This record gives sequence, structure tokens and C-alpha cells, in this order.
Amino acid sequence: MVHTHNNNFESLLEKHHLKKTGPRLKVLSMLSAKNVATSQPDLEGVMNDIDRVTLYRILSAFEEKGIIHKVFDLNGTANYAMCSPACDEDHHHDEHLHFNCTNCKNVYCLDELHLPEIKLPKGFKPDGFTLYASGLCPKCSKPV
Amino acid sequence: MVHTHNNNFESLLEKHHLKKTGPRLKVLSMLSAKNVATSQPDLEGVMNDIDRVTLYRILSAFEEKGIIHKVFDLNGTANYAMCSPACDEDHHHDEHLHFNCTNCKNVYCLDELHLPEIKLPKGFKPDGFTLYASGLCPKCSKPV
DNA sequence: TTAAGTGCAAAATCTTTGCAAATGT
DNA sequence: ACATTTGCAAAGATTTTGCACTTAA
Repeated sequence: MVHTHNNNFESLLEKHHLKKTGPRLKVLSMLSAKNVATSQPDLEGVMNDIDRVTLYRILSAFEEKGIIHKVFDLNGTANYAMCSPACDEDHHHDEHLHFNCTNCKNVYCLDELHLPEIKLPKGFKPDGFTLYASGLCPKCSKPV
Repeated sequence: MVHTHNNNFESLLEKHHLKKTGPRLKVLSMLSAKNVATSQPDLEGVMNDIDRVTLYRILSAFEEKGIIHKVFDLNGTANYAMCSPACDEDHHHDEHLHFNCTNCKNVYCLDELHLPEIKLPKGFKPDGFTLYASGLCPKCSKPV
């Protein structure tokens, strides 16, 4: 996966015709520092210098542009993660696989995995799949 | 409560040591009338004679007892559906398959389907899977 | 009778909107 | 200079809590 520096963040913003502001760069570096999706509350906690409303707006702008994507965890709270390069404004990944750790509560985006083919009952015309698995992540399943 | 035939709803409530009240029976009949999961707002709309708070409490009691289960649609809103008989207080289904129609917004619970086996990266110890598919449901995919 | 359930009011959250001041280009 | 973006205040929406009244058992 890409190792992103500030320069990459800036060009990412440029690419989407968004101004390179402090709050936006901070959100980008927070999100890409983690390999897990981050919940809105957690983000607020870390960015206590950024207004809550600004955060909402940044996240929804990023989502609209295909820079990040939103995933709801098993409690229905929104978590955000960087999109892989395959995502763009018009077409996000079709298949997402998310892992929700019941111990540390982290949400892992396992975008690179392929879902096996799933057959639905007659008449259902799927255009995308999202799989949630819950259980223990590698860190939490390690023997102590 | 009116004396009635021993219908399924009443024995269901009895079984879980819940009193057979009007609001509860109404929720049960609403939910089992539909073969799709119903959102909280939709439920409120139909049950405008029942207090909103009462509805919250009924739903969470039912969920706790394993009578219904909650499923978040792709917008993160809670939808509720009757549990299959395999659900109980301690152990809901491990595998749920939900279909979210992008046209009519209905959420179908396809509990009877089996997920193919999914292999996760090393270290992940899954204990349950939930699959969301989005697209067109049979009704909406029918040619007009 | 009495514990459980309901309804209303009110608090606590969460999310959106409007607008003036600040900032990037 | 100009359009965007931010921060604050305030409105809306959603969910929870407290308490008195009602009801099923």
C-alpha cells in the first residue's frame, strides 16, 4: 500500500479541487496513519482543536470525492477509512470486506480480499456486496 | 387484554416473560406482516398511536430477548425484522444475509441462505458474518 | 395487589443549516 | 480580490432518562 507523506495529501486535495487547509490535512494524516477505519467520535476526540461541524463537512466532502469511504460498524456508528486507489468519485469499490473486532472495536478494511461468488434468490440483482465479519483481530487473538 | 385464540404472538411474548400488551402485539404483527426489515422511522409512521419512547423500549426489549434483530441499512439507519426460530436470547444467527434495495429501500433478510466459506488473512478469528448486498430486489428489477 | 409497561416532559446526543470572519489561491 | 472553508450559534433530528399513571397477571 502507499506510504503517504504530506506531499501526497496535498496532491490528493489538489486532484479533487479542494483547498489544502490545516484541518483537511490533519484528517488525511489521521486516517491514513491507521490501517483501520476510525469512528466519528474517535476522530472528534483526536481533533479536539477542529470544530465538530468542520469535521462533518470535511468527511462528507472527502466521501463525495471518493477520498475516503464510510463504513458502519455493527453498532451502526460511522467509521471512516481511506479509499484504495481503485475508488473514485463515481464508483467506489464494489466489494468491501470489513472486520469488526469485538475486543478492541477496531474496524479493519480488507479491501484486497475477494468475496467468493454469492448466489441470491431469483430476482435479486445485486450491484455490490459488503461483508462484515466480527470476531478477534490478529492483535487481540494473539496469545498473551 | 382481550381473550383471544392462542395465537403465535401471544405465546411468543409468554415464552419470554413479557406481558401481552397492545403496543407489543401491534409491533409484532407489523413486523411479521412484512418480509422485509422495517426502519424505526417507518415503524413510527405506522404506529402513530404508540408513543415514540414506548416503541424504542419495545424494540430494545424484543431485541434483547432474541425476538427481533436489528440490521443497519447502507445509510446506517436501524431496521428491524423478526428473528427466525433459530435465534434465541443468547445466540443469534451467526450468518445473516441482507439485501438493501437501492430503489424501494427495503431491506430483505435472507436468513436461509448459506454464505460460502470465506478465508480471512492470517490472525483474524471470525465468529460471525453479516453480508449486505445492495441492488435491485425482485419487485424493482421486474420489467415494467 | 403489584410489578411491569406506557406516556409525557425533558435531557442528552447527533447531525444539519445559516452566516460572518478567516484563509488559500 | 474572490470563492472556499472554517467556526460559532442555533435549529432539527434522534435516542435516552425520570417519573407518575395505567394495566396485565
